[in-house]
Amino acid sequence: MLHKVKKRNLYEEIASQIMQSISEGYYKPGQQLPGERELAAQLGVNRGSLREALRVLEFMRVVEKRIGEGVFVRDPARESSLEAVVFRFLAEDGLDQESLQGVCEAIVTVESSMARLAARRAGEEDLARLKALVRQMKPDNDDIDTFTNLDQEFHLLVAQLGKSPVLFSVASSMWIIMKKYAHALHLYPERRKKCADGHQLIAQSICSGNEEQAYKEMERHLKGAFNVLLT
Amino acid sequence: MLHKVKKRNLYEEIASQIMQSISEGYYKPGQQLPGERELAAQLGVNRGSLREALRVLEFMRVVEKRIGEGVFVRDPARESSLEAVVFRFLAEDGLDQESLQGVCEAIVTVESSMARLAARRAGEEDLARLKALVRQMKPDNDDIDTFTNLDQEFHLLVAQLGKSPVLFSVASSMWIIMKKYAHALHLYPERRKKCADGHQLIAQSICSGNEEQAYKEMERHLKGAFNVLLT
DNA sequence: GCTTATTAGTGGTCGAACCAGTCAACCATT
DNA sequence: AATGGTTGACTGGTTCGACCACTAATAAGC
Repeated sequence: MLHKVKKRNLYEEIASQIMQSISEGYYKPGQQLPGERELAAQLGVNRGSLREALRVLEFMRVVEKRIGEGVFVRDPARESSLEAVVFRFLAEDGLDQESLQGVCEAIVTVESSMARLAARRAGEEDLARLKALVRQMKPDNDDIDTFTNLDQEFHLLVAQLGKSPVLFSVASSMWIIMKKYAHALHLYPERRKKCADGHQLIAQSICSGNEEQAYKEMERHLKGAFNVLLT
Repeated sequence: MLHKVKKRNLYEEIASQIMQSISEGYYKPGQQLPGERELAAQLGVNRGSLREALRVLEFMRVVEKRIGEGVFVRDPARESSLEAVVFRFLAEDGLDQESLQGVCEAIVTVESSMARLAARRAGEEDLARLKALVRQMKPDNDDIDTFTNLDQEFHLLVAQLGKSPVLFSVASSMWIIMKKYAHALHLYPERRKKCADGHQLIAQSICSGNEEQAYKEMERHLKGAFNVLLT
């Protein structure tokens, strides 16, 4: 199984370094960063590349630019955006246990809510797609990667059927991260079986329009799965 | 009450325009945008400024850059990030009714979940802060802006007490948007009274550690408030 | 002492050049 | 005809150097 070669952009490297410097405490909240010219020199890159990095960091609310004054560090705990977590994950090629736990918790919360919404809002066509996807899962025959992909597809579909674009975007971001860890969840056949059974129950709840049951089943399903990951 | 003059950066204007062109259907998902040089010329801006805009749009997953190929539009419904909604709001100085409804729904979902988590996890010190904040609200005396600020502070504090940084960042982004509309929620004294009462009940539930009650109270409180907004 | 210029530093913008990856057209070999 | 290599014209990526606009601290003038 070959993976696409990933090429790190310069701006990504820069943003990642600055972010890391902040989380290491080298730059503290409220503190001013060196000027763009000097910072670029320190990093050995051009100012334009640095500016792209700072622009994205500003967008993540990790940093605040004040024209005529400088660039200042914001409080990461209170201000930084959801995408900052995703970025940190993608840049550092993984997350620490604590952050991962936070992501899992978020998924449980959002995905369960989406299952409930899906039970309320999914139409006939939606339900047909859901059923088809559930039937497609073959816990005994599928290899791990195929199974993992179908698993993720299922959850994204449920999130989609909730028909709440804002919450869907949150779920979507979270699954981007989980993709990395999902493989480990399905190593053993009995886990795959359990997973497929869970999907079955969730799909049934959604199809029957039982909102609270859909919520509970999804919550149980995900908590069970993530327990494996967080030990 | 004076508001800060906001100066739009060039990159913001560019990103906003491109985003709008996409949502208007001028550029469709999968389609390739003009090259950076030409696009910059069309917009009458420097390539560097355009690149900052494109970088942020890429980060929002609104657009995909493929080196050596070009810039391509992604499917906004399926891919764009939560921050894209926030950006659209900030750039266009408001949201359409449908998007606003989505934001309200997301807040109800996340904030209710956070209230439940807060009931589970808040410590003594946290509860003291919560109580103090509730006591500070004077629905009869406060002017609208003061009351609105305290309202927002209360909800952000609840979100914080849930002690889930990932979900907090979501709530935080949503409240950035709601700040614009919150004023309208508190125009009438009876609404302010009702709002303050709601906070009282929520705080009590959290303090007593009653998770489900905290969830339900928060849900009821927010749904009631947003109903006013969505008619 | 207060106000007003000055000034140095900041981010914001610009323009031009070159590097590096991609693709399509073409050509030579097989 | 099919393959594989070469070329050239695109694409985004990066660099350099200059100037503008804004801000805050300082010096000059009253």
